[in-house]
Amino acid sequence: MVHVREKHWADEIAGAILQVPGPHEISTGISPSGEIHIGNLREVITADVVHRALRERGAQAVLGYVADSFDPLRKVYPFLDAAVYREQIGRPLSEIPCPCGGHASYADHFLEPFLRSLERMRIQVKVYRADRMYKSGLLVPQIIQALKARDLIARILLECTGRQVEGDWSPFNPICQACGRMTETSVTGFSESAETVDYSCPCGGRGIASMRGGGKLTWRVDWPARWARIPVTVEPFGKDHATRGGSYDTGARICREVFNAPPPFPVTYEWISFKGMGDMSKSKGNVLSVHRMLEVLPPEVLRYLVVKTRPMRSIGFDPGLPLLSLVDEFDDAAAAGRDARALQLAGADQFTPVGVPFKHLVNVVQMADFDLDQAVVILRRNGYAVDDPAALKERAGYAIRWLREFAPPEVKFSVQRSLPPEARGLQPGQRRFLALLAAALRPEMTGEEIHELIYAVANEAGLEKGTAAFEAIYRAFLGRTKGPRAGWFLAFLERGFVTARLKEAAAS
RNA sequence: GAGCCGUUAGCUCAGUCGGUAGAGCACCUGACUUUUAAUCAGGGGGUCCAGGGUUCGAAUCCCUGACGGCUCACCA
Repeated sequence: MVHVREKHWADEIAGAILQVPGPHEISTGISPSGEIHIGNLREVITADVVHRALRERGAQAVLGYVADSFDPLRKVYPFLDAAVYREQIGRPLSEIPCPCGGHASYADHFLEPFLRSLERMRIQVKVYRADRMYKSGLLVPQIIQALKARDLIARILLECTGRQVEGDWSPFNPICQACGRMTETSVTGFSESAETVDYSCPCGGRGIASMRGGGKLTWRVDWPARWARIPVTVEPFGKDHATRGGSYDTGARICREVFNAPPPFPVTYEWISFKGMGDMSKSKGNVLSVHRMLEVLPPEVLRYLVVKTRPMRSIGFDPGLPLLSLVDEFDDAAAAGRDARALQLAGADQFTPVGVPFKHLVNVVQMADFDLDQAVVILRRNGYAVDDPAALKERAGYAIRWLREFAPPEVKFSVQRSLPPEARGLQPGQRRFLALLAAALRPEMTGEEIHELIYAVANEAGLEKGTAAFEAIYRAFLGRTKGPRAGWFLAFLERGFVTARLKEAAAS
């Protein structure tokens, strides 16, 4: 049964957005305070998919990505050198040193690999760097409006969140010129015409900060200021912002009442949780970076993971064995024409099918001892056409990296170069079986034929069950008792080597 | 305390405008003495969380409740 009119969530959202005339700007924003991870990716993919759906309907729409590079460093994260970064707390990410020394700033260190990942995922974004937005003076009008409306903003925060801000609170946080921090300063006055803010700092510093890069709006005001300035009409955000009294709630009121602009259409999404490790969190350090994920998963499959699930449902992600199923599910769905819209939005048309199940490829690369040319030879010898060797090698690369990074031990094996110790001391029946098998093997036999041969020979050797025969084979080649399907496994290996090893094990 | 999401086959989830309930995986059977997550064909499997309401008719709309997950300090 084929659903002719499949209604994907992206189309529903696009339909709702188009109630308001365009042009539209979909905005996403992530703070580059740490490794940008697969959870953050949900935001960008969600935005991208909505963007595509809007464009398909002929709407004028832009996809923007705001890197919050002007955010202050909140604390010394577990992955940072405390000696270096303790004194950087409170300073903007764009102004503090790169952890590896190879980038222009701390912010760039985390931003650059992420932007490269976006390219690989074919997500094209207009990048805004918050520090440049401020330094260029883009937000000066909003800063002035916010400073003037200080009391109104305080009342909105009180009404929405029940929290009374302190007496010296200001929506603008100037950077102290003496210590470089923006987290401790107090605003003592401002000049609209000079576009400056007067401040004092507990470090003893006092001075005048420019509204062009001399400080930043506090988060709850910064966000709506961007909405009004850019202007933003659609914004996806995590569920933490979606609670009543959360930053979307207050932001929407501030946007309307202070900046006189309509707030964007909200798209809330749930977390991606990392199976067995709980939620990913930058500050806890248990993250799976997008970059690392793209080493073990083709970009389309990563997109598919997000696209097939409605935004407000949580995604449990397991990079172990279930990852293989995810890849093959994607393949299957593509082959069977299932889930057509999700596949399309995932970019399946760009995906080169290789005709070999990923689970199987994981075995093949191990049989080939990680030699990709050999893997192609093996596959061809066993009835796989491999029309596109380059695509196959690329896919095999994912399998190899997955084996290295995430594979559970039971799926790993390696063909031993010399007779493993585990192959000694086999029962007489097993040795007889191996010898008979060596004699009966013919070069032209296929995996299936060898498989059947194993049963026939096991019988002949007096082994009652197949298990003992299989065990003998695995001990002789892998040094363990289990392994990939034996007939096909032996067929994959070089035939002369197989018979030699069988004889050797039979004789020992 | 406030709010959000969920509850449909063993598991993960679809289910359009309200019209007798679907897919994938798993399971069972066979092809075939078929280990190991092989392939193909076929098959079984449901109190749609509960109660009430609207309706000729409810998984679907409305109300109440239960259970589970989560969020509410600038963490997506």
